[in-house]
Amino acid sequence: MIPMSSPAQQQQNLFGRVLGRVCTAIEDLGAAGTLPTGLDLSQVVVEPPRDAAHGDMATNAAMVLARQAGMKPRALAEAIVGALRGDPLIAEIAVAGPGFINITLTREAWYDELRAVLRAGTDYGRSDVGRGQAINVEYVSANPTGPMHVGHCRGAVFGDALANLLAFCGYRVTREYYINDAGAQVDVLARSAFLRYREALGENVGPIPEGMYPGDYLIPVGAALAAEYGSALRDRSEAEWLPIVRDKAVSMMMAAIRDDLAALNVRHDVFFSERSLAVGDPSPIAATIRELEGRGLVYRGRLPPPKGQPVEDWEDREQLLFRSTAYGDDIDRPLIKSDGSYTYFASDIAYHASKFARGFRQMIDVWGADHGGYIKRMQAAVAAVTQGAAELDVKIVQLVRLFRGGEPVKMSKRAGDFVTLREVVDEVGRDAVRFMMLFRKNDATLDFDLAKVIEQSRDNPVFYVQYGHARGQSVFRNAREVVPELPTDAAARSQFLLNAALERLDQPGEIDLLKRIAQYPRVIEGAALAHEPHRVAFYLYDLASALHAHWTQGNHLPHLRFIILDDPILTVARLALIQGVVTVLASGLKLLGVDAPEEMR
RNA sequence: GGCCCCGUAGCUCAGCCGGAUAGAGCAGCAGCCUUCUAAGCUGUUGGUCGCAGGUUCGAAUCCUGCCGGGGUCGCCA
Repeated sequence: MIPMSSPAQQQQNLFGRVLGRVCTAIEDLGAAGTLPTGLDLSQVVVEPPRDAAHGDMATNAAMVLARQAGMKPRALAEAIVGALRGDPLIAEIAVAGPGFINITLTREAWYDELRAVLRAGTDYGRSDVGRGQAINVEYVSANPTGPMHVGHCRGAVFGDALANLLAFCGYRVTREYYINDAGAQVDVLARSAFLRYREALGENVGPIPEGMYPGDYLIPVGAALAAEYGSALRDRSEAEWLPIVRDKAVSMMMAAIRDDLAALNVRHDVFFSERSLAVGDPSPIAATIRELEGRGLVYRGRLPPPKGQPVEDWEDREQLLFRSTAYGDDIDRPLIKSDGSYTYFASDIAYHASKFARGFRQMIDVWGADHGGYIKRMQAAVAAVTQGAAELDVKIVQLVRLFRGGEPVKMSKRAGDFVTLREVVDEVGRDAVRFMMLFRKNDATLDFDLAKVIEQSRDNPVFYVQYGHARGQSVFRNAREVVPELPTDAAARSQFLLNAALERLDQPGEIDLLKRIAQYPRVIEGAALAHEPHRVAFYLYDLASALHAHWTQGNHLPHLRFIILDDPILTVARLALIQGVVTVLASGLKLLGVDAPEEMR
């Protein structure tokens, strides 16, 4: 029902435009009787060939349509080529191999694309594939039992960049944080904070007992409670003080977490409380379970004992189960613990039901690798609770291993002694953390070296990409000697450069840069659809490499430099190219949440 | 034992929901560069895409089974 790509989008994207031409040609051949009409074109793609010698673009149209059309691939390819020959975008077109159609575009097509960049500015690459669909991205969701540690930051950065990317591609994105403020852990937090409270009242409580949170970060919570309640809480029963202390501790921890996230430039639109799902009559959890029960998806039954490591206090008992096996899970899953309270899973079903009720048909959860075993049941739950109307994609971010100069940074298991997110950001900076977290596929483990990411070398991709942007900016500063009227403001400058004599761009390095720039919209759209922001980071690294390579050519070949003292026309054309590179670098870095500096002295 | 992820050049990793002779960086080798911002550039060596089957015009990519590494396995979140 939803078309593969809209006409508007095809106009934005050079590859989409060529795909449009190919499809039109095939339809024309159908109308002329050469081919059957009504062919399914959904498998036809136009993409850059692996080998640049094959041209700028290649399409598989003849191969995927051969069977439908009842023709041999090469014969079909010849027919399509005949229909496309003479297209003003196309300089050369030929059949190759088993039936590929290789296309070389005219120079003018690439110049036009550069003009599109200059016109669009940092909107270049924006897409409407999302069509305004609401999508919920849930990320971080760290327990509010202490400050964020370094393990949290990969998910935080990944989720944030993915949300940026989706928004850039026309989705209506909600960034969400699920606060685990229910369950035993926050009760332990409350008891730990209560000790600090008594301490604040002058009591000697001795060492923090085993099983409590010993971290110093709870001292201010105790002090705040003492300031607010005096000694009033001390002599009350735990049942009375615990909710008060718990709420205070959670809210103070969440404030700290928000601060930590702000240091990383990560923000959320919605902070959703798990506890809120258990209040009311019926509570959202109870209502959700009842609804599933009515559909035969919740029942009382027994589970086989877990395999592998024997569970010591295992007892065979009848319990309330969700029939997740009906949706592809391996085993049905319990909803109520032995103490009568809901399992985390029960809350999570209600939580995702809430997302659906709030209008989200697409949901993305970003989880740490240790939650991988939870994916099937959650997807089963979403399928059940939305009757298959919503889709949940769970993105797993793998472990980050911290190094400093090649040596592992030791992290003691002893509670309270961990590397916090804030420490890392303070040491190497937000940009380095963010870029490196994205310079690897999310499901691969990542080695993060605190020494390397502040190095100023090609080994450090953060520096390399940012320096590419700064280098471009430096050309504009220096170019005023030759082009005094060059505007300083980026938008005005782009406008000015639209009149450049782009046909003067004819050096191989320049053409290469033009073509790389034109890839950007494709990369963005692919990354958004695949939920893979790392593709943007890799693309930016490649683009920056191409710029640096071309730049260095100018060292010994002065005619390749961007600024040519006695040729302002050529200089302006090259400035337009630089503007294209800089614009795309800035746009991509912004999506990743990394600064694009004007200079890096 | 069940399930999930990973396995691609000596090292670190890409490979775009099946495409052409599998790529990049580092390291190695051979040169170049003293500049529009110095922290670089060019060329080159190097791979049985873990193994074995299957699906088809075509597989690193999809399916099955093994091998190796990591994670996880009612009541924790």
